[in-house]
Amino acid sequence: MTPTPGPVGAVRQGSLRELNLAVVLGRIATADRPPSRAVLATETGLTRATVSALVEDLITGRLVTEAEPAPRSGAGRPARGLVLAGNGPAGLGLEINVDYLAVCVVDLAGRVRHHTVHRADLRPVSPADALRRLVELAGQARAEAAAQGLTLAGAALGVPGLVDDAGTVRLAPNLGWRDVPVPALLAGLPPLTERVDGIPPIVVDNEANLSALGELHAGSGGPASFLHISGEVGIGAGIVLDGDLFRGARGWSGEIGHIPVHSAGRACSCGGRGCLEQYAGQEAILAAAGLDRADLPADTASVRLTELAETGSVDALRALREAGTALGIAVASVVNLLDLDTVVLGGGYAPLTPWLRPPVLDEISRRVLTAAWSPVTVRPAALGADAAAVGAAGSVVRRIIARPAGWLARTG
Amino acid sequence: MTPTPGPVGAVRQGSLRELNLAVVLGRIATADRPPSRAVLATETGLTRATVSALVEDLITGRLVTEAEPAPRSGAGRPARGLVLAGNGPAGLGLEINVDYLAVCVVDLAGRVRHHTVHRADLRPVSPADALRRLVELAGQARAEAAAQGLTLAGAALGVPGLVDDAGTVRLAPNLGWRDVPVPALLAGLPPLTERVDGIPPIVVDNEANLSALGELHAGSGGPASFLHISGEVGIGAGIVLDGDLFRGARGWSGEIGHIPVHSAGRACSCGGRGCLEQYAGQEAILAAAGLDRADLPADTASVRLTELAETGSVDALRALREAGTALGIAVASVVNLLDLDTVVLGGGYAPLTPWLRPPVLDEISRRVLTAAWSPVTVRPAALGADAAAVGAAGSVVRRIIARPAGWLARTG
DNA sequence: GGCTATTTGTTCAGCGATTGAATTATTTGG
DNA sequence: CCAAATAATTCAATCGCTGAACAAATAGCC
Repeated sequence: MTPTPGPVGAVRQGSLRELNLAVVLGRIATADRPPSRAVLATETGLTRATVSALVEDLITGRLVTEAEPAPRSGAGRPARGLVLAGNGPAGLGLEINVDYLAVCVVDLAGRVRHHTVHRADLRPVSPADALRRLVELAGQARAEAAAQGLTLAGAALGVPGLVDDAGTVRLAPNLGWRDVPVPALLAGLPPLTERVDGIPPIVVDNEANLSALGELHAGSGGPASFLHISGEVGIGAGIVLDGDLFRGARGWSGEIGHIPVHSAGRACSCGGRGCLEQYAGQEAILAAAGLDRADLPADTASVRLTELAETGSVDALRALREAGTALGIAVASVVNLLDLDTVVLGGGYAPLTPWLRPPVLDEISRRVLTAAWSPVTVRPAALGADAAAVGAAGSVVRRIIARPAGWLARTG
Repeated sequence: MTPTPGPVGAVRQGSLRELNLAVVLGRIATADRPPSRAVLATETGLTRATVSALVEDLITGRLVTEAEPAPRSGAGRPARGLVLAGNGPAGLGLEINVDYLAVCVVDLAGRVRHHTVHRADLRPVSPADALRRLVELAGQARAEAAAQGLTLAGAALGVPGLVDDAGTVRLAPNLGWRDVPVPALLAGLPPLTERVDGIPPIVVDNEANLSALGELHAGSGGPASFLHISGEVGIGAGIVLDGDLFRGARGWSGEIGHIPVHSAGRACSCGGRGCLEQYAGQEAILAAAGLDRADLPADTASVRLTELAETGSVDALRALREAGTALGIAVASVVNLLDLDTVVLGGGYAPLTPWLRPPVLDEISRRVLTAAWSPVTVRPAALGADAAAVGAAGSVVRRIIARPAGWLARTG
């Protein structure tokens, strides 16, 4: 992970253009229908003249294109709709997880233009070797992107663990990684993307954070606030506030798996007692449902559980209800604290939503003081298992849209 | 409470000036020693010429004055230090609580220039009457401020309850208020402050939020992230992220009192079980220490408790340890979720910090995964019981400093 | 004491980006 | 076919920042 761009300090004469380019591009990105220059002018308060000039820059920089079929009504010269370009910069998304590598390419508009998943047990593989394999896949993705007219402008990598500001994976328990300096390891390998001013070549971030960003990207586009919970072996959460990921003082926010739900309950590997993970983690649910994780491949666990629940297995239903209750207690804490109106169940939880939702809502309505006035929505994630990779690629795209000047300034 | 200013949309030609005025004034406000124009120029990246022009505007607008005794070293023309003016705009802070009304005036530099506390049991008093008394006190404060050369530019009111965007107190249980439209009630009374562009005449907000802001103001000034916990009859928290109060989707964040700490524990008035308030609220601590709240005036409760703890009362020490443990469990949840590095104990908790801190730190180090790498500081609040009123006044000052153009544009 | 180096703050012509009005382009409706 | 309406562009004017030159004020040195 990397420090966020941060609020603008002083506004120099030149920054003015940069800011307005970002404002106009941002409007085009979040609009639900292709806006015309005139609409952009009234929305932003800028003059039509200014908007025209800005849009021209964006078009020549391959960030925006004109969409001819613009819906009309009434008299007057027809507007030319503006949409994000499908042949400009794109983001490269990478993911290393316990049992697969994933690579994807997402264009400015958020469309997934390329996607590869390489299944393999990564636990016995050294970090250097895992990254080598990933770079190989990335090379193919880059060629594929070029064939589609896209330029990879930056990359982001999701890992299931804690990452510090320098991109070092401090701890990824399920992967067996500790203090892995990813940027240094990648430095010796072929570059993943073009060099673009203002876009770091590689950003390493927590998988749960990136999944939340992926969900944000998949949503309607406007600013949103929600809690995205990834239920895997561990339980991680990404907190999106007003359309931005909240990372905390050191980037280690969202460790919802170790929120205490039964303060004097089961001992947890973290040293605490009664952590959520002990009641709603994948292992706990499977054990309660009478399944042995060793019996089935890791990625089929939630599929199997869904089958059992659908056929009405008493054990499975009870296990899910208990897990949902524990989850609800933790979520109630979060909602009390942050006053969020949406909770997204992602990762392995997504297909289990029909069974998890009722007990979660139950606990929320019981424990959240303001629930009566402001209902909380609990819904499954829009993206599937590849949310982290898509979110990683999307984070690159977000960066370009937030500061298009860097891309426009590139030579060529 | 009111919607936060929000990020600038488009940057018009004129906004450029506004932004740079804010940048320069902000630097002056947060500097630890009076900066010179030259220092400001290098810090902000603006030219000395530009900074001079901006500073001139700020000085003629009575926001900044030159501090003659500027500390020097080396050769060269001596710099003239710039400090926030003590005779310009000021904020009016108001507080209505269960057993007192408070009014204070805070100037740009954060100094408290006037302070009145009016003790009275407010529970039997109607909201309209309470506000009438408050306006009377505010009138005196306004005269006092004028005598000191200050102009009241806006007011904020803290109440112990939930406030919606329109300033209506939806629920203040300990005050017995429900759906009280404060702005409408004040509309019939004499105005509290001058009318300044961009500053709402009255902002109503939760007491815990404002206390957190007060703490932020009392701190070193730089951006900070912390959790401020007000331990009163109820337990409220204010979350400060990067120097800004986090309010949540509807402004109802920080309801830490109803975080479940013992999921199947004591029933709470909110309908849940095992809420923090049941273990670390004022009533719970007093009861556990063998004190009856009815026996002593509300505001002396924590004083009495401190005495008992200092004399080594076994019951009191046990009560505080238990409360601290419960508090620690809740705080651990918050830190796991938000990765904050500082927890401030405010309100009634502040004097009890010596006894509460050990169990709180204990639970944090046990339950927070990242605690080993990133220690969490637990400290008492810098401000006392008047934190909310001071924070309220400070919130007005913050607003002026964040957007000085509004004040500068006023006629006169 | 006088000179130089050094740093601060101001003045002023120049420039870049936005502005606002006028102009051109393109369609609907009568 | 013409008038009304809306969209987009052109262009001189304007506003605020820039950069360099200049004036001001002090310390150190001979």
